[in-house]
Amino acid sequence: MSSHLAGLNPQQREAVRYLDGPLLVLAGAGSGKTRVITRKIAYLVAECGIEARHVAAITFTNKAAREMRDRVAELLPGKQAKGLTVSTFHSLGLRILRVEARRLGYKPRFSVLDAADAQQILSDILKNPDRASLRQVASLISTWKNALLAPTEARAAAGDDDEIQAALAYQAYQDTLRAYQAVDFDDLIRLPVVLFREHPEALATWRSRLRYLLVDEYQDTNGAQYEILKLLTGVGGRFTAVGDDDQAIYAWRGADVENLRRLNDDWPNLRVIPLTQNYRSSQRILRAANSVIRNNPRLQEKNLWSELGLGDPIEIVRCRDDRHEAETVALRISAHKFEHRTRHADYAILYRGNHQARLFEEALRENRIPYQISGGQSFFDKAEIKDLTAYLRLIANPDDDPAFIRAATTPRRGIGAATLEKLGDHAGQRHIGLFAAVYETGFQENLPARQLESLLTFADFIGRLAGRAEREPAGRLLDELLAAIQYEQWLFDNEDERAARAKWANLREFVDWLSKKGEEDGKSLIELTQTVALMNLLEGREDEAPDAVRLSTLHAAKGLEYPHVFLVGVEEEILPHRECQEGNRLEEERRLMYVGITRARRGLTITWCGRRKRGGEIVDCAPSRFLDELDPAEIRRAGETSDPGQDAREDGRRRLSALKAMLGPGK
DNA sequence: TATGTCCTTTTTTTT
DNA sequence: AAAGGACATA
Repeated sequence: MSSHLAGLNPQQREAVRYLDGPLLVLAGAGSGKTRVITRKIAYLVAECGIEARHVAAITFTNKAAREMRDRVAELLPGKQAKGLTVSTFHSLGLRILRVEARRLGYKPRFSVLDAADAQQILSDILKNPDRASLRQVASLISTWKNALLAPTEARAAAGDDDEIQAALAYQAYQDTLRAYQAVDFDDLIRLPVVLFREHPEALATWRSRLRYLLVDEYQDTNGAQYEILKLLTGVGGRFTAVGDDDQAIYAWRGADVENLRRLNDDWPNLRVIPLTQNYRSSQRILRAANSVIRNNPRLQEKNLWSELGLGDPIEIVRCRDDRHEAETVALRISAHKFEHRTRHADYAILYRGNHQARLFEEALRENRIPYQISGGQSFFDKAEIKDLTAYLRLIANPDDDPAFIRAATTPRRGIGAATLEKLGDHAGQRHIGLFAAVYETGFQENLPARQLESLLTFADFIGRLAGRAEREPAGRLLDELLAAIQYEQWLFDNEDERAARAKWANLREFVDWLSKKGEEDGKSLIELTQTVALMNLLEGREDEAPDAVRLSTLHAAKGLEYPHVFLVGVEEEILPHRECQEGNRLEEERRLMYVGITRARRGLTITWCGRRKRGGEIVDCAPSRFLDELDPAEIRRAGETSDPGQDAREDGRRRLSALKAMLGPGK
């Protein structure tokens, strides 16, 4: 038998081998769906004579893409995997757009705006909107984009007055992006669809390039992503989609589980293979997960089963408050690690919202437990990195007004709000970018000499860099750039020493990485800048702390697994979230709980607090309703006894073992 | 007019 | 507990 089929169960093997038509693999949590995808890639390339460059695997996050690439590399040694595409829909979209930009009236050096830039633009359009309506309009626009509605179509479809206003804002927003030669995240999906619909020859090119598609986490695709899949694979349906409707947790971002059903409508010959054996979790964990998800209305009851042992009891721990919760988890990890000789990396702390991470960070630091946060603020969202990339974006694309504003005012160099407003007015009248407007005589005549000088100094500086950016080594230019703007000094002048140091170190790391890349690949600063726009999405740097407790949001933990999971803050208002108390949204929260539980292999500890600090105020908390849904036979409760002494004694024992762990025989 | 400071508000999840 | 906005200062 082929080595690429070895060790797979019959369903998995069937899923790998099936190539006669479109295939949907309905894979329960932990049933080895990623394994099916990686093996199938290897099988296609090594056994079916399909070149790797004709195969594309789509993952949900860039991190997942990186992991999948690594796994495939192990299965396909040497150059066999060369040219294989493993990326998110967004990265694939970006790659397509860079090549095809001109057909859509964009220049190839268009900028990619992050969410903050996009929101700023929208905020300018709406003229001082309150937070709520800004959010609402932004989310409406996103919904429309994901449903592939153009601004005019959105306006036609708009019902009430709010929606009409939002549709008008959508139009203005899209015009602005066009003027900036910029696209937002949603455009990375939407524009390729527009391209393929309007330019059949472009579609033909990409169809012949990407001949087989594998889509992971299919339940979380949105309408536009589905359309890309449809366009690229055509009536032949050369694809394998893998998904689990119980793990759909991105409806708020336009994902639609309905896409699972739609597959059958669009390809009547769709083959469906369910994977029901779980290879990850103990039976207790599986039963607990099932007992929760059972409360959602589902098409059909899934019968996930496992041959792994019964496993440790699941613990529910009541904590006094959020501080106590963090401390409890830290101590338990210490004690458990000491007792069972595990590694730090065997533990994960999962929570609903990013802000919950802070207290756990503190507690882990205090207890000298190494940790690593995944998700949360990415490297490229850090202010210092965004500052530098603003310069790079501007150098590559002078129409990028948001980049102009950020670069021109960071560090401060005598260009203030009033100057920028005048510049903006003029640029608006003449329909040109801020950078170009600086050099218009009509503008210069009406500006005091001092402000004009500041602007000219800045624009000339950028212009000079841009002129050299295509030829000179990136490293030297970057060093020069940072020295010229005196960024390091500015950091230390404006931040306290600790923060400044950290930021400067981040920036150095970024610059060194860019310089090295420029040298190795012989890329110019301009070319690198295009990669940086991509890197904004490809968030990962390679170095992951090898042995550290993982901290992650539930969303970011999807697809991952850990021997021991701490599911924290499982309270009403948090999980389910305050805004998601009923209907579809509550069901999605339940799936989130389900995802959390099924991340665990052997150990699962769930914590909740009697009260916690919420934005400065202390509020009382109630345990999540999902805790009541857990099968009581599988759980053990702690901290809820009537004898308060028992907790203290238990706590004492834990502290003692934690202490031993620290003093214990080295690390 | 540019900038720094103080004081307000705010919390979902991510590409 | 951080970020953005109003206000005071240079």
